[in-house]
Amino acid sequence: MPQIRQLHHAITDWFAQNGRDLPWRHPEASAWSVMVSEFMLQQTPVVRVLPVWEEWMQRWPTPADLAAEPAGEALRAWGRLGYPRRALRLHAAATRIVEEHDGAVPRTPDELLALPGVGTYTAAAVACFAFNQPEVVVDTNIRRVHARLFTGRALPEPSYTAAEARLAADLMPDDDALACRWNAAVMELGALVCTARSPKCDACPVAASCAWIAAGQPAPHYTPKGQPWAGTDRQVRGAFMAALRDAEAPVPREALLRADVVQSTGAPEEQRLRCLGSLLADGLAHEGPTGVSLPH
DNA sequence: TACCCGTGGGA
DNA sequence: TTCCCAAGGGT
Repeated sequence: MPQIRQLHHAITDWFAQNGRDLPWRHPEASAWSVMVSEFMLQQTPVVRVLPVWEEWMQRWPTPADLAAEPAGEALRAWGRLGYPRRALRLHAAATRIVEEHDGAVPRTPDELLALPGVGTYTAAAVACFAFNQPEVVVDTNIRRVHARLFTGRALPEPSYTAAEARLAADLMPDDDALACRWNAAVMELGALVCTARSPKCDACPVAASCAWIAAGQPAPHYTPKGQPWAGTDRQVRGAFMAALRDAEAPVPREALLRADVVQSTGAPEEQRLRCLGSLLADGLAHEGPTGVSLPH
């Protein structure tokens, strides 16, 4: 294995040449805009996030701007990014930032962690990418790069281990100025080159020291499937949310249960009732005297 | 810990 | 077509 410093240089140099020009990476990007991007990027590809992020930044350039509107507006503007509870939590986080931090995104990981929708990854990412603090950032891309480069496996295990956290911490550059660039660079390498499927090892700056390549690129071992998609509550809930986003006024319950997008799932009445109930319980929908709508 | 939570695109 | 996967978080 080469010296760690050689890896730092090889990967950050590659990043300087090949990193994408994403708007939330610009020097003038606000901490809030970075935080919004991190919420949107949770389990969602960059290309789908870009147009929605641009719209949000235009409409809600500060936490106070978002907090001043009903949560339903955040849900509607979330569009089809998926996992709409992220929009609900982002709105709640904005409200908390206004109430408890004078409208400014907090800069310590502990304060960030206390916000709804912010977990270990997002807290470290905002501290690092918005405030240039040398936090250890570990996402799915970084885990995969580490697995291949050092462990020789095609993919990391489903659960994040203490050994992985220790490795990520050990790999952090001592130089604080380099630390955040290192995090971003490894993440970008995983996103563009060291991808889950069809990795572009020919374009990899550290292929020569990759344990996975040295081992002959053994295939990943897939764990048995989770639940199928068709017929799941997630599909039915998504259909309800699509109907509510498109509605300009509260939809009578009976009409919503028979909405075209909902019917198209083929879900039986019992499941439709259960899913609508869960959306109401989650605060993703609101039921008033004239029907169901996005929350106020 | 294991499971749940949306959506769309690529192989 | 089917299946995997994408800058995770909450319970």
